[in-house]
Amino acid sequence: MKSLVSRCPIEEVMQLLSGRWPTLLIYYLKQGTKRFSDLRRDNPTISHKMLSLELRKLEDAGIVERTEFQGYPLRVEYELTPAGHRLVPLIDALGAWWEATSEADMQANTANGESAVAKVSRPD
Amino acid sequence: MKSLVSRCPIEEVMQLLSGRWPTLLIYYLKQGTKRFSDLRRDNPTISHKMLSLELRKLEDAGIVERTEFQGYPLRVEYELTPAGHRLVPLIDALGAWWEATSEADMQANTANGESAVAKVSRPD
DNA sequence: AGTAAATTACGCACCTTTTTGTAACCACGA
DNA sequence: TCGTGGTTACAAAAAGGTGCGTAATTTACT
Repeated sequence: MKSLVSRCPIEEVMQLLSGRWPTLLIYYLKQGTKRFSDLRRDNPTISHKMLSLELRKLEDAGIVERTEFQGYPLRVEYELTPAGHRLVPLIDALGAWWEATSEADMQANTANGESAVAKVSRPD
Repeated sequence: MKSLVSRCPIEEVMQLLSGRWPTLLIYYLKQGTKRFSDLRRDNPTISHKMLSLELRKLEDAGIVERTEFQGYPLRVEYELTPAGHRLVPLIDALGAWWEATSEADMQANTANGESAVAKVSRPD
């Protein structure tokens, strides 16, 4: 996010979305405003360090907005920006593509013994 | 790629597409059939290890088809499967979203001194 | 003729770099 | 002392790079 001045936009989005967490967080945030601890509850396997790192990355990219409420047990809320909301359907489309592809594979593999996909497949 | 039996499809696509190479390789392969050495020339910074690893991953996912031609020097060709071709516009859409988002950010930042995006931005 | 080198698409072993996890700490006030 | 959101230092794990070996045939020297 620093020395790479400007490359192909696809490379840049993928750098943002790569990894387990970004899309997951977007998924939960599209449900509405969430606090740090909400997001940890939503996804118990993320460490708090990762969560704050990933949230900051999304914030820097302008797809998540962070709002800090002064007060005793400090409260911070996260929500998708308009740009973030515009990203959601694109991610969903990828998920749908994957589902369709997997199903097609299944069908092809159950339909006939030698699938059309594996022509010169390596020996293994 | 092994113990995770079945999760959210979005997590699975992202696992496939995460990293620098998968989308780049898809980008070059959408131009047509390519050989291993072609792809290395297209992208000189990938090591042969990474290239073969990534190609195998895409092959296993059913979005790239590998064809081996016997003979010496052994020749191998790679091309997108129909599923792979169906994925291309989705990736392009992500790139377009990123471009649009970046431009909007620029405009917002040049238009008025205090951008609408940075409300409670941390001190840095 | 005979040997050597180059070619292609890798696999493997070793090593470095990057990413991620763990744990401890900070501030504040109920 | 607990809970909040976060940072830092250190350790572990994962990702990635380098270089060598392999195949069978052609070409390149000697």
